[in-house]
Amino acid sequence: MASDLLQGLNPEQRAAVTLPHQSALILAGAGSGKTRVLTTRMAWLIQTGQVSPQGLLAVTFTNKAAREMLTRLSALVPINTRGLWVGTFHGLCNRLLRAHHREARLPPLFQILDSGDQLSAIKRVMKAMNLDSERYPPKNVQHYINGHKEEGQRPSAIEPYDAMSRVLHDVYGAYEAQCQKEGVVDFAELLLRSVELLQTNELLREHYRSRFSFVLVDEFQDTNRLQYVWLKLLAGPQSAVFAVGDDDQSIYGFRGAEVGNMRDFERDYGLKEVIRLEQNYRSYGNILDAANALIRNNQSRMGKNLWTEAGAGEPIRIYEAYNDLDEARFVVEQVKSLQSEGMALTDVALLYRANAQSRVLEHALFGAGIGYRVYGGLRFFERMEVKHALAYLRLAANPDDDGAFLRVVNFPPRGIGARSLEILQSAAVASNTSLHQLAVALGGQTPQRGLTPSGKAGAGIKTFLQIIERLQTAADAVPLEELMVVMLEESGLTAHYRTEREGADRVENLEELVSAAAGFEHETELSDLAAFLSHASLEAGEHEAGPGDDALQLMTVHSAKGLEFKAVFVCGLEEGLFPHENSLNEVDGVEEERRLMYVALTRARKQLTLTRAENRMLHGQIRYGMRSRFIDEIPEALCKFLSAEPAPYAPKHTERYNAPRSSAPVERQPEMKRSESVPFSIGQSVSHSKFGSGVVLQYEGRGTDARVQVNFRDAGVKWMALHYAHLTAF
DNA sequence: TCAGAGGTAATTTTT
DNA sequence: TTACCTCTGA
Repeated sequence: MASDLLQGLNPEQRAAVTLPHQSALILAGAGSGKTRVLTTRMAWLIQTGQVSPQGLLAVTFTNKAAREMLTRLSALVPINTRGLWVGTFHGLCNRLLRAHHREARLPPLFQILDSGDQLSAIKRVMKAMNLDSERYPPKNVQHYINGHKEEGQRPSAIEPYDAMSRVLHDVYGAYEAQCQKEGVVDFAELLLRSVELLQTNELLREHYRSRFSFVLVDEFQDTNRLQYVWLKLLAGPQSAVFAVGDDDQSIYGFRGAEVGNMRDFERDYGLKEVIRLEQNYRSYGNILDAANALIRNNQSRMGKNLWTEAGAGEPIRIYEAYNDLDEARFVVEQVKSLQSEGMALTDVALLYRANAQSRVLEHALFGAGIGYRVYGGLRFFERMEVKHALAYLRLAANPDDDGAFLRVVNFPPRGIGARSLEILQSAAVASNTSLHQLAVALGGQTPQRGLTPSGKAGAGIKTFLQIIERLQTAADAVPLEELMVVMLEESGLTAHYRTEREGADRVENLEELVSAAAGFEHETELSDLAAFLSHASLEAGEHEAGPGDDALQLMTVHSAKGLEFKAVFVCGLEEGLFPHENSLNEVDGVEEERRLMYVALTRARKQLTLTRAENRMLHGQIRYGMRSRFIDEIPEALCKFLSAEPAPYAPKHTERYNAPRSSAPVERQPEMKRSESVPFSIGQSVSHSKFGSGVVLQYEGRGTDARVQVNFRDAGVKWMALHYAHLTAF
């Protein structure tokens, strides 16, 4: 019964799920049952016969979210989820381009470059153009290229305005040509190529538009310009777009996300109403009140207020540590006490702004024997040995992939030196062929160019070509799993790592690749190599797991988005760190940091603890930061300060800042230099008539030349001449 | 061809 | 401080 689906939904959720065939924006607050609404809506549409599964298109950002959607959907309605158009933007683009590779001017087995592959491809282009990578850092070039692709701009659409942009523009052009020649596409290209395909091919566009009568989008606030254009192309006038998002949780502006897409969507689709999901099923009241109060400080919002039927719960706990070591010590102590109360470590998370902060925390946890797991390391398909193995496979599928060719032509070593490769590369450029084509044409001889290349290199290349040939044959003849075994054997990768002193882990990962292939065949019922390679590029796998079982969760606030924990610690709440100092100079920077803080707070179900350190080791130097403004933005009535003695009468935060320290042992003393010419000490709180309050970081010079560096709460880090600046100590 | 030196930069990240 | 990259010398 379709009405069973609506059981237990609140009125807003129900309204969203049962909306008629019209476009709508659902503002879904943290913990408001967003995924439930999304999946129930799909099930509802199918069960009420408004759409067949084929007429649905649902897009997410991560594979994890897509998987979850499919699992939950198939639990609600008995349908075969295979073949459903539910996936990530990139995954769906890949599917589209595979189906129409000819129209998209791509080879049938085009390969997908991940960011690392893209960067090496860019380096290769720049080397061929003889560009100085000091003057033009490849990372910047990558940013330039991806930025323009996300704006939908090809090189032909860009007007260079100075020498620098001329160079960038030219590299972009050359990079595109190289990718096209090699039959590879990067992530942004998947989107852009799809958009162009749909723009130019009216027949195709109309086909999909009439097919997808219902389009659903998850995390709409994270879409970039190109993704929005893509959506508009696929969702025609006959389609209803159901966009779910939360502008207050937009934390990916730095990688191109446009919250503005939400307003544009309202306008472009002439939306009559916005449905707000504000009832929260995750946290206790105090936590929500804190989050609501914090986010009210942002100017640009669509507006939303979370509430709960649960009680107020515990107050927000705040600890002001003396330094980072003390902060870690405190956290460990608290985690232990939670543990003794019977809380499982998996239910506790330590969140921080920057990965570097994990080191001190890890050290303390290790010392205390508390198991933990850090998110954010290398993922399976990003490991070097796995990338090498994949390069062999890529060559079997598409031998013109020069990137893959160069990666493994001499790995394991076959005596092919840099010199031989340089000759080969320039000859390939001259004859406008791929390295593989050229090598085949030369029959294993290295081209003669001035110096005579050794016969060893020639023999090595011959061996290499034979390996590729055997893998090509195997790819057509044997199942995926067996192909892996053949590849590891033929390439000599396993043998190579076996001889290495520290190669045991790598051998293990290579063996894991065999099971990954087996699992892939089993789960997807796909046995073709191209599909597996796409999978490897589009889904790099889980983040590295630490010691398994019951482990404390350590991660950045960014990676915590979408997750929830019974107890959450947010560490490093200092000006300069959170909000990060770099954000102070960015447009919308502090507001995005505040949204990040909002995400952090709303991860907690029962207990929320905020910590800061008055000074911490950063870049090898002791840095002093003031208490984060975000702590001050939480109403004091909701807070309980654990560090200092609470003053008997309404204490000001500034007073508390200098309040007596906890008696915790202090392992590291800050330098407290004093000099007769500079009346300030490092770490001292000062105030400035224009910039407000801050902390002295360091000083130099004496007399009228004396300068001090101050970390201001609102203005960031500044150097100022003491002679002119009027600083007062307090 | 590889190991060690030296220089430099140092948010956040999915695909 | 540390991690990563490039360069150099054996």
